[in-house]
Amino acid sequence: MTVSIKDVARAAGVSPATVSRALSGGKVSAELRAQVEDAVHRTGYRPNLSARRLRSQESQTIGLIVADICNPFFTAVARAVEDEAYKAGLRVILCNTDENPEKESMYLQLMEEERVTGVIFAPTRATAGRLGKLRLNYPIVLIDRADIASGQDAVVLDNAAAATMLVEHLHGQGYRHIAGLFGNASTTGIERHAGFTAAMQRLGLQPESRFVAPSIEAAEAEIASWLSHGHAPEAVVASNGLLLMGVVKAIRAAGKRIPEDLAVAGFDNESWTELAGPGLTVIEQPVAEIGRTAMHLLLERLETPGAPVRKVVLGGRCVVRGSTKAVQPLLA
Amino acid sequence: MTVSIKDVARAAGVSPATVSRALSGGKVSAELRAQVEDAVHRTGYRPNLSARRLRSQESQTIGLIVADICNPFFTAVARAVEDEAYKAGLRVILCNTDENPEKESMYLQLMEEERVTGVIFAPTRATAGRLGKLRLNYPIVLIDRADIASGQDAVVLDNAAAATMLVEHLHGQGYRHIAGLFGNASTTGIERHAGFTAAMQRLGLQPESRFVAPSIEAAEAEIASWLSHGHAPEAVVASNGLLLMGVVKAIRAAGKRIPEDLAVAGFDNESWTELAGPGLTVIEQPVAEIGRTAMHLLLERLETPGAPVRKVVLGGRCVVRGSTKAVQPLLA
DNA sequence: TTGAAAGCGCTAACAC
DNA sequence: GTGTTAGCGCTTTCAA
Repeated sequence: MTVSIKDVARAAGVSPATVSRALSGGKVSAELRAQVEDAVHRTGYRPNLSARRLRSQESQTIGLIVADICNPFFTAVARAVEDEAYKAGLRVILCNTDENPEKESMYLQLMEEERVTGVIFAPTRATAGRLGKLRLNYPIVLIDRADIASGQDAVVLDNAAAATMLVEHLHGQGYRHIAGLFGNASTTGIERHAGFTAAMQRLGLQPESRFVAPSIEAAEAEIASWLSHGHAPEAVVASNGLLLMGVVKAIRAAGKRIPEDLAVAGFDNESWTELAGPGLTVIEQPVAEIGRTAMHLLLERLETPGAPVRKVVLGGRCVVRGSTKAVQPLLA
Repeated sequence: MTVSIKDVARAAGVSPATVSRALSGGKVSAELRAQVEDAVHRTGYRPNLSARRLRSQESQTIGLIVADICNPFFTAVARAVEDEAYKAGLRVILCNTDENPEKESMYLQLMEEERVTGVIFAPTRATAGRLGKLRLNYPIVLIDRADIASGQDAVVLDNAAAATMLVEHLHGQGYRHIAGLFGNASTTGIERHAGFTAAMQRLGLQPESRFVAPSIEAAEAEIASWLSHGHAPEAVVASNGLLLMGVVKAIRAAGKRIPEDLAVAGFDNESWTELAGPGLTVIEQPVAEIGRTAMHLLLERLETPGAPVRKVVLGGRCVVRGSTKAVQPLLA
């Protein structure tokens, strides 16, 4: 039924090895190469990647495991990873964990069975911790989230510094009662919380923080509760794009205004943040750079397995928009 | 280095065949099964999927080829497809074409090399047309876009009816000068344009249409041009979520207001459409249903290769929001 | 039930 | 340069 390399060899009047060599750019005379190409065309031959991978013992494939590719942050990172992988002749298997540790385990195991050459991974806190014990048969580069001393290469944002930028900006605009909303599943939330808290204290302000599930709904419910109980702060900082959207939805649903009733700042410069309300003040992450760097770290790790573990920390940029406008003119 | 089924067999004191049977749920005595499981654990054995696929001649894998998974429409569809595939014990390889026919060809060929059992595909117009001639070694189910008589199973939205709903709603709100903005790469754009035009004519209105590349930027540039030349219509219909976002961005950038200066309606009920301006009136597609149906069509096609080609047409729902509010009170 | 042996389609070692 | 041969890791006859 299916046409194999033997069929092509027969059609071209050469040996299977010659076909293999011709197709993989090995040393073959121009004459035979032409015959092979012709035979490939005539027979409609398609190499069987499973056979090739089995025989050559290399999958030419990497795994990319993220929480949710639809999160624009991961989208952009994934895009950069794929571009770099493609240049290096590697295929990418994409996996979405939905921040679910069981799915993470499953995919980590699946990647072993696929015999991937390496994995780029944005783990939950639960998994990041036990990654060292897992003895996977491939190297991992962590992105976005990285436990202290996880023993893995990693590329992350300077989360504490970014949170500090947001707090200082809000403070500069005259806001004093500032609350923070953080995701409870990732180390990112922890780090941003730490930066937020430290910056608030440094400014002599009382930090107020909530950890919620990393979903629009969870953030929306939390803010709705603040608003309906009448104990909302003057400003809120959301630690990622999902939470930020939940915040905005809750404010709209309550019929309140940004920033008059509640100022808003957050992470991730997603395209809709420009369109919502008066525009949202956000931290823009160097997403493409994160993806590129992760891929490079992985390639270098593959070349030099014994090299010391490396962690690359990148800085964010604060994009100021209307959602943090000073409500009352400040006194000089 | 890597541990194979032979190593497990040796460790368990049985033959490789018994290990294989034990792992795939074949007939094995409880005693040996326990020994095998123990040996698997001790050796850290992971089955090699390439070898399994090669030997069994079935990949247990389907391909899902879409324009861009980050487009929320495809995101939701993909999610439903993956859920159904998972239930059926199938893996999903996801491919993004960016509406680029060359990438489509490449992925179509790659799917052959991966020996997938089937493919779910949202093709560009260019590729949809020549799909019949391609003689791929797997069945295809088309989603979202489907050429007349492409000879493939398909599940699509009733695009003409949906466009008609939008036109009639705008007309009912008092708008008369209505322009349409359509994607130029897919049959979807064509069908929505046809529905739009027919509905406008039926109402005795002059349809005005523009076809642009399916990107935020293209839509933004087009609308910006209308606005700056001062010949903007009263209302605009955008034929998908990307174009819709471009429209909103352009209106904001020009400092105009929705719907007072330009009313807006479009396709795809993405989460940001609720947040932008006064909320955007959109057609909501039954995204999960589309994905589920596509997967079912594919599974049935695999069971019954000779069955007649089927096309499932699903209806959309019009979600009315502030972007199409009647500006002046209508006379009775 | 279990084991021995063959072979999926391919590439790489070795001979010529 | 080219062909012959062996074997990657697995499943699946076929015997026992």
